[in-house]
Amino acid sequence: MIENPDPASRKSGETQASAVYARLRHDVISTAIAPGQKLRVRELCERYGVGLNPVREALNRATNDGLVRQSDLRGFYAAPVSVQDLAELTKARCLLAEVCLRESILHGDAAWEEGIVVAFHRLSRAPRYEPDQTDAYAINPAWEAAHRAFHRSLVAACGSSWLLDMDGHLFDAADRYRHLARRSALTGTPARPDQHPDIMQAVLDRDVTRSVALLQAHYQRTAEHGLKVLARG
Amino acid sequence: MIENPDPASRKSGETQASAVYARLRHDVISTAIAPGQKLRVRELCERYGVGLNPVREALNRATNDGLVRQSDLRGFYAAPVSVQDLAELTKARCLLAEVCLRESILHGDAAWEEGIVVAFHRLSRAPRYEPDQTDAYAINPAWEAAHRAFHRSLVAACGSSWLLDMDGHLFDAADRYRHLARRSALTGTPARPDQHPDIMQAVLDRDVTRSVALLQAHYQRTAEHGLKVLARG
DNA sequence: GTTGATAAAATGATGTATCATTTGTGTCCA
DNA sequence: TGGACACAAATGATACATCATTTTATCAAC
Repeated sequence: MIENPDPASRKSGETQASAVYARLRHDVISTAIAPGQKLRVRELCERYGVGLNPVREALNRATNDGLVRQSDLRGFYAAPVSVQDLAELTKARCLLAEVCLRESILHGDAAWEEGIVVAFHRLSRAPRYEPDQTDAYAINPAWEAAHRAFHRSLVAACGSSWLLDMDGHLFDAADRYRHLARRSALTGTPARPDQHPDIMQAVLDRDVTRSVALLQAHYQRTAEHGLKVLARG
Repeated sequence: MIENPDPASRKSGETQASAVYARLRHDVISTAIAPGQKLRVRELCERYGVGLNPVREALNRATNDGLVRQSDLRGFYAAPVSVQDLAELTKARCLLAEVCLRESILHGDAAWEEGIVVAFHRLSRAPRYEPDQTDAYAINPAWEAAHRAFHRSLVAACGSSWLLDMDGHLFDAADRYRHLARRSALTGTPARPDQHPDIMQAVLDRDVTRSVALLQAHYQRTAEHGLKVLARG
């Protein structure tokens, strides 16, 4: 499975290790690198077109945000997925949403509201998928980014960057399950109604109970989608 | 400030990078390495008695759990502290405690209860400080570990290892503030009553409201202690 | 065929050398 | 005095070589 051919294109001021880290994160989250897959350092060197050290640094960084696991003297591998893990992840997201959203609604000011509106607008504008020659339903990075930004905007006023960071990590982990499900079920899944508008409305109405309920339902739906795939895999 | 003289003593099966990572974490949390301090790779090499690569790996790992920050091409430094950060950290801890403790009490079984009792017993047995020639109030690693274990035992049954991991990270960050305060106020602080017994009792009574209130008060007290030091520093 | 020992290959971990960038220092000139 | 520039030193980042450990292949014995 050799992908990502282009070697070491990075912005100036950015280090190779950082560039590889970003690409590695993306590849793991998008499941271009399969869960549980062994990550041989020398393979990744070829893949990303850099030397041993940058790859190693990137792997070490990725270890601590749960996307990559490491075993001393036995190297690295992409974090495995499981029904159990998905359940625990969803639980964490739902419980965290409960407090983050509540606090955010409680303390959010006008700027916060406007941030949500703007984020939602961008999300609406971005095409869900990107037209592509090889794959009719290629991931659209712009939509992915907008999606992440929208969810973050909801809890942005919770008053703790620690909570925001944690929420971000959970989002990434969940996103991986979403991509996994998407990969296994390209066809046959009827397009489901977009839950984001309702969520936004409830939040802007400052209805804590309803907001939390809708957001948790949103998380649950993603989880169930992933569960189906894991169950038959 | 040269400390930690002994070079590279590590368990077999453990890699040098892992050993350095553990010691680095400890040094940052215990504030043996001051917040905001520049972390020159070559200095750390001497300090820990290992080569460049293991130190670099350790630094990269430490980056992602918030103890060490990194700026491309400008190296690493210990995470800074601030009143703002302490406030946000405390808020995160209190809110997370709210859900974790509630869930833990809701789903905890007999084994969970026993785990708490055992952890508390060990905490009670461990001397708060270690008698030492140089420093009358040297940190006792056994107490520190028991303290961490006790707090973890409370929320152990929350049903999500993601939540437990996050809680652990927050604990470490808060622990650093505690050590910081302790360092600046060795004398003159009257010994305050230990809040742990009450917390345990409330949890074992399965009194969610009281448990959460007590635990949050516990966090607040630690925070206030830290605030005083930050205010005059 | 299975098991267990052995050897060969692959891979991870680390030390050393080198390159690139930043940071510090001093000089010149307004 | 103070700022801009040039240069030197320090430091971070990376490549490469080498060592240690694990994994895989091989083969003999049962």
